[in-house]
Amino acid sequence: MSVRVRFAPSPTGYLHVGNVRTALFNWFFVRRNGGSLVLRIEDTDVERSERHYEDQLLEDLRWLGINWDEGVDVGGYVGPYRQTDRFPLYREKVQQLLSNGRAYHCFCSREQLEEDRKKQLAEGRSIRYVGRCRGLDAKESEECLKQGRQATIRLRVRPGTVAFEDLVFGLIEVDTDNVGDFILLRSDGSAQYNLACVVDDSMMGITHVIRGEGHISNTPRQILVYEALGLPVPKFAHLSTILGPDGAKLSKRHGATSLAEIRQLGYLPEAVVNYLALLGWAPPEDGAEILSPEEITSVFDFKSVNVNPATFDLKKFNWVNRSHLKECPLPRLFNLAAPFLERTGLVGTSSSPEIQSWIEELLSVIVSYLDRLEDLGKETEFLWNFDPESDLSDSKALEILGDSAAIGVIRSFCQELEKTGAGAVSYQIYKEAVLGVMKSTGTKGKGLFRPIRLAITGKTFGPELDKIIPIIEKGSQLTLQTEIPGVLDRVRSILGELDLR
RNA sequence: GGCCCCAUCGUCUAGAGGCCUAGGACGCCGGCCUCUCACGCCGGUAACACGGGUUCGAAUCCCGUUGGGGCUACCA
Repeated sequence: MSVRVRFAPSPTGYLHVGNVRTALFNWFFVRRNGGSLVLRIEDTDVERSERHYEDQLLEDLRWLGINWDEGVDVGGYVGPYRQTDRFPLYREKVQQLLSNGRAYHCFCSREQLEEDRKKQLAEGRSIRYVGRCRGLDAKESEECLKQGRQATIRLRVRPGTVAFEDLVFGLIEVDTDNVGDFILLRSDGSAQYNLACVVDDSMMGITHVIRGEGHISNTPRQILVYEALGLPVPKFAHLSTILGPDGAKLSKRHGATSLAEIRQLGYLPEAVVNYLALLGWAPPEDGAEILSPEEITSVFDFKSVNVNPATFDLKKFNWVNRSHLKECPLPRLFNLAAPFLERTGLVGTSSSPEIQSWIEELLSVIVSYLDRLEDLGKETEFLWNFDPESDLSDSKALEILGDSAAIGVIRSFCQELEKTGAGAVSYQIYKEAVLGVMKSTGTKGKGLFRPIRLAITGKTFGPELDKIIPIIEKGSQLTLQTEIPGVLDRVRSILGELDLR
């Protein structure tokens, strides 16, 4: 029998790191073993479910590169794939349970149930339905129903134990004494999660249920429903919870935890896939940790999935992202970087081929400085934010200017450049100018290069000057959204500002 | 309260009774490179939660304690 798995999110919010990992592990497993991935929308919580969350969810999954074979948008032969469209199916199954005596109507009020719970808690016993309506015979139920009394339908839980072999957690066994007759159908006729889940998984032919650890305790309940319905029980694999740095379950207050936010910050999809895979799964035999989705898929196995809750570590996530950024081909990097460069005002929404190749050159120089694309702002600041007045007020800049020779170096550098005829500053001209400054001022090393860097970029940090100069010069000749001054103009403005002081 | 699950460096993990003087990765610290901040390279720091067993031998098996998490809902 071929493998069938499903990812079944609720459209009650944005796709979260925890859900993403669940989706990913389903995807790894099914692509490794062959078979189909079904995307089902669990929107039975009508109050909290919203359509735009569903749209965003699909969009996020596609961005990650997860592809599914059947689902709410692509269809399939075991649909519908949205639970609110499946209510008749659930009622049908409950009818079956009712008629074979495995389920019964319950007329207990919420108040009564609440009281039962309080009492059980006080007596230190398991909190579970007391079974008040369990003994009602068909006639009595009929009678109550006729009176128009609100009723839920509960599963008649059998005595004994329920056991299953979890692919990750191993053998789990529970005494049904601790379960109690739980609700299958609510009084408004809608299906409770455990019922809907079982009916869907079984009708959709799911062979492996891969989901979050939180569902471990639900699994015995669901197995009981499979049994009552006479359906085969699938295999289960539960994934540990992802925690925030404070040890609490990862949530919004830990920062960017939704995929939407992560995208905004400029993480690559393959980096998200890679890092999340490393949370709870280890590559075989101490292998490399930077892996492409394909590489992960080709070796993925639940045997190497860990049971411990994993803490999301931003530093390592950044390292993974940086590693993938460095491998990213320039044309693709250009496309990814474009929106982030737009934010700086340097370039507009569309770029000419000249501008594109200029940006690609820029990217090739600064890519290894980036943890994420958002850092492009700071790393390209020397281009779009050249402002002698404020640049020279920076404390590090003042420190450099504190050296008595610094201003002389800048002045001399300017003169050397002007000697060449005030044209474009090529790498060659720059080199010769530096040599000239060395000779005339007798400075070298720090005392030489730090003032020059300051004069050209206005900044005290940045990539190697050799690499930056051609970029600045080329950029000054392009029609950018924010025009940038060439090297000589920059040096002159810095000098002008210095003279004012 | 009851039930279930979990417990190795700060973090992710390797580890299925002797290969463990506990390995790798990120981080951190130090060095090298260097005009700077980074990148890169090299080196270092750092863990079996605790207490009992079992065994010739335990990170590994069993029990308990402690600490986390989950379920116990007419949420999913």
